[in-house]
Amino acid sequence: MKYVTIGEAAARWNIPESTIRYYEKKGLLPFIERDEAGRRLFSERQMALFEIILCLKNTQMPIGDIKQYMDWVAQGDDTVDLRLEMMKKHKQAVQAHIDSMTESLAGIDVKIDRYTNQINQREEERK
Amino acid sequence: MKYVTIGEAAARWNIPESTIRYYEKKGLLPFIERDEAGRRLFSERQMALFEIILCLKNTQMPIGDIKQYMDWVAQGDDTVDLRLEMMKKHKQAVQAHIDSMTESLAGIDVKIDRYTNQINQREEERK
DNA sequence: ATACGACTTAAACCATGGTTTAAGTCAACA
DNA sequence: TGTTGACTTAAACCATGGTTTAAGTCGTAT
Repeated sequence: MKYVTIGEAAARWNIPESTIRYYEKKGLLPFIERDEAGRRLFSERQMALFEIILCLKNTQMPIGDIKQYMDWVAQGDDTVDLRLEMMKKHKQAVQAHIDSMTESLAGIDVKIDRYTNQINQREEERK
Repeated sequence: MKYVTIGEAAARWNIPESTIRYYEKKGLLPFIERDEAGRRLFSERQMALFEIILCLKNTQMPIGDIKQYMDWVAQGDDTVDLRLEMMKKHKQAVQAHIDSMTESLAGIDVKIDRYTNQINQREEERK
């Protein structure tokens, strides 16, 4: 199996190594192996798990919740229903958040329109 | 003109009074008037400004940037172009953020599908 | 008159999510 | 053999965005 160092993993996801170490310390990466010298080795499985962590992070799931999820992953198939429920709930929360931002964008668009008109009118008057 | 106390404003936006005071301290609310006793009085104009602050907050604009925007508002019409540019940039950033979250949601959907199938299959086998 | 509720302030406190630092280990190359 | 470069750790540090506390001032209803 192909293993990847922390430096390569960091480059692959374009994040600092320190962030990966921090996530591991927080319990987000329960399966990382080490070589004889104590260096982290990331397997393909590990990289795939990291990808879902990044999806959860990117959708603002708190570290503590992601840890809960990873604990369930580590526990095995008995926790599939818990994980399913968590992902469904999270999806809904994310969708609600996106909707709320989209609404706020409408308020911002009002300003953009007003400012644009104001500037155009000033142009007119300069003529 | 109708004025509103901090308590009424807080209730109207459903946020703690302390948050409003914090925003004022940070320079986000440059126009708040006070009564003889030093209590804040929010005019309709103030409430409208607050609404746009909430839009910017809700779309994750940092406090410092919102302050910059409000400083420009306070400076008057000379800063309309700066404000327009800022709002346009911000809109783009927000749209990019929404797109990125939407992509992450796809990764989460993959998990939802997998878990759902796993559970259905378990159901089948129980029969 | 007084007591209550709504307000005021400055300063201390807090959680979250990292980043930085200092000191050390190891493998490989010159 | 020694010196890079990539890694290791624990602990300190930081920014952001508030929240809480303590002590005090009003206006008003009893």
